[in-house]
Amino acid sequence: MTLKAKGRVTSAQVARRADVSQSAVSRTFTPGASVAPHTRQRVMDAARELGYRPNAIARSLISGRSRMIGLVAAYLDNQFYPIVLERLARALQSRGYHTLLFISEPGDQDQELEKLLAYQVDAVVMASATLSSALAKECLEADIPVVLFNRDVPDTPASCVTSDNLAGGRLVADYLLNSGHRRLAYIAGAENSSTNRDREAGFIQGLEARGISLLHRGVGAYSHQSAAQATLAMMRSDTPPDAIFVANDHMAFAVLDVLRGPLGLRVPDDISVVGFDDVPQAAWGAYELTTVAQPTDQMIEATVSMLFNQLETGQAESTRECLPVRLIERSTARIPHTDS
Amino acid sequence: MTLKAKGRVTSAQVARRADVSQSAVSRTFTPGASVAPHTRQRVMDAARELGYRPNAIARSLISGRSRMIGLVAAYLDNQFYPIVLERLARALQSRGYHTLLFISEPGDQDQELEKLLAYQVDAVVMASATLSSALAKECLEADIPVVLFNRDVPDTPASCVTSDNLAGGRLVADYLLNSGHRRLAYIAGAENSSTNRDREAGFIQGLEARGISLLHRGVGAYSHQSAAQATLAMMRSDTPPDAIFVANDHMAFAVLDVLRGPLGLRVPDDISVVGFDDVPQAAWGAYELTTVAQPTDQMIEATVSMLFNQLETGQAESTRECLPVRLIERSTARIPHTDS
DNA sequence: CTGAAAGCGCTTACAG
DNA sequence: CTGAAAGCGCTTACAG
Repeated sequence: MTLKAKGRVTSAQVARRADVSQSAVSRTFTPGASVAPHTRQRVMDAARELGYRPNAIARSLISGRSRMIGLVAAYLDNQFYPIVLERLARALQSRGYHTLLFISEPGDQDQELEKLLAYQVDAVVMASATLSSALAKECLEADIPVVLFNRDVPDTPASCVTSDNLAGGRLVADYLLNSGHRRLAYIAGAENSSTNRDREAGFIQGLEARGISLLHRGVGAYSHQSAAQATLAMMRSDTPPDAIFVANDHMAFAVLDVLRGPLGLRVPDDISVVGFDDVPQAAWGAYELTTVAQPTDQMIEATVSMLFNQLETGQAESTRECLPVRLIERSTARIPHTDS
Repeated sequence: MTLKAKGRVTSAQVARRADVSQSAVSRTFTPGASVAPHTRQRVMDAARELGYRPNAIARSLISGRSRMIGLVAAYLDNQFYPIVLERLARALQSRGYHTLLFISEPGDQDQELEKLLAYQVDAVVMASATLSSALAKECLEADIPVVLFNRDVPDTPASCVTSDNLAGGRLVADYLLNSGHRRLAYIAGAENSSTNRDREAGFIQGLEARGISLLHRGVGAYSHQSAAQATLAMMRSDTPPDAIFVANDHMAFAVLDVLRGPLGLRVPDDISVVGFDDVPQAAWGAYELTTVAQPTDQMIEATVSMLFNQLETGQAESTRECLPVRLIERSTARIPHTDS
């Protein structure tokens, strides 16, 4: 039987009904606080009867901890991010935290982020976006940990969790070179992203180490459509490449579609394609994409433990973690002969 | 020049520095409140100097409105949802609201949802999940609007926004029948979901209206893997179907992969496949999936306007909206001759 | 173990 | 237009 109080029911109302003090009610709902079993029982009964739910907002105000983590995301059309979002939110939930989501727009990053911070989030995770170093500094001074997920900004005061994009790029260069490709192309992601910067740098380094230089460079800006156009453009040039390294899987799918469809090429017989991320779709039959796998779960784990470590120590000092990647051989790139 | 106060800076501190009352500071940050230009200027200056940011938590507590919307989601591996998530969150943001995200687990829906409600969200959107009608009732009594997105629970006290899944199912039946198919199969989504229920019912109705009955029924439970297995099973039966209606695109991709890969069939020459949702990937070259398009943007608009309408009137009465769907002809289903 | 009291950082009547 | 004051619903020392 539930007595319906109009509007929110408060701890004071529960206290009255249970004939105890408001403090006793509060303690009953505070794990670890000392309440006599008998008192606790009375409170629980009264709470159930009234449909009481502690007000987390009030708790946050007094305790100074909201148990909310601000999560800034974007690019949700790239399957990599929804999966990160889901797993990260789940990990946070299991520890009693909630995720305040913010979708970042290309421009006004900082300004909107300010609003998010107004909610007194205990920490911030930036996935696929960055914040000005001014804002980052502000957060750290307020002891709000900030971790950049899958971004590595050289001189940011924030923490970073990335995979080894540089090594990944090199891996691809070696792989493609080992299977005899010499006319190599790169389709870049967003020019200002650290992922693109590092993947490209690694690829170029790997090429140069073998005395090869890049034949083509297109810009896909992490967009499906732009990647398709860039592919078309380079394939129609006088010197089409015989292998393309694409900055992420999401664009690689577009590249494959263009190659096999309008261009009527066979992959990998006519041309090899390698992506980056290893999103679930990469393993699907229609693509079977050879790609560099990011250790998504490890990255999430690192993020979470970094976050809680800082939350617990109360010190928001920035650290950085760079996890290893590995190449997943599937069917879109020629397989090197093992001539050792 | 910013004077760094340790910890959070409050309106009282700003007031002191600007030599005005704390109320004046509050008014300066309250749109529409009356403050003399001169006062406002002094406050703004002091605020900037101290790095003041109004505490949204405190504001929520006193105003009784958190400007947070609880969003319950799941199935983020199905591209339909990340896109809904992104657009919905964006729409909310543009109106000054924030999204408190909750990833629902198969079991404990209600229990975890309680925690979300403790945050005093102003409204709740349930995408790909439902809540007990008890909890829904509780929300409505507390005047917290609840809208079920893409779910239609018959006797729920919550509002529903769906597309016309029933009509969609019928559309597919007619389309497939019109192109001469007679050996029809259905691959179901989650058995307890309203989307599956209605899509299937519509399909069966459409079939029966023409005197045809379903040949095969498999269950994919909205999972890529299960859909693949279900397809394999029915194709290996003594009476394989010549057309498959799949409850959503996400599973249809798996069906196509199995058909074309391991089974070596040509689509649509050997067999037709139709999906539901029209996620972006459906239009990609590797699939070119014939499917029923849900009016995603309209559904989001309906959700948002329903929400804000209820928020403004302060009345959380449940309404329901069912938007029209349309069949998108692409390349995975035989095209009917227009014999009129 | 328990209660009275202070206080978290705001908004909002209420006078002036 | 402005300030003093009450109060949102809690947590948390502080006594007892």
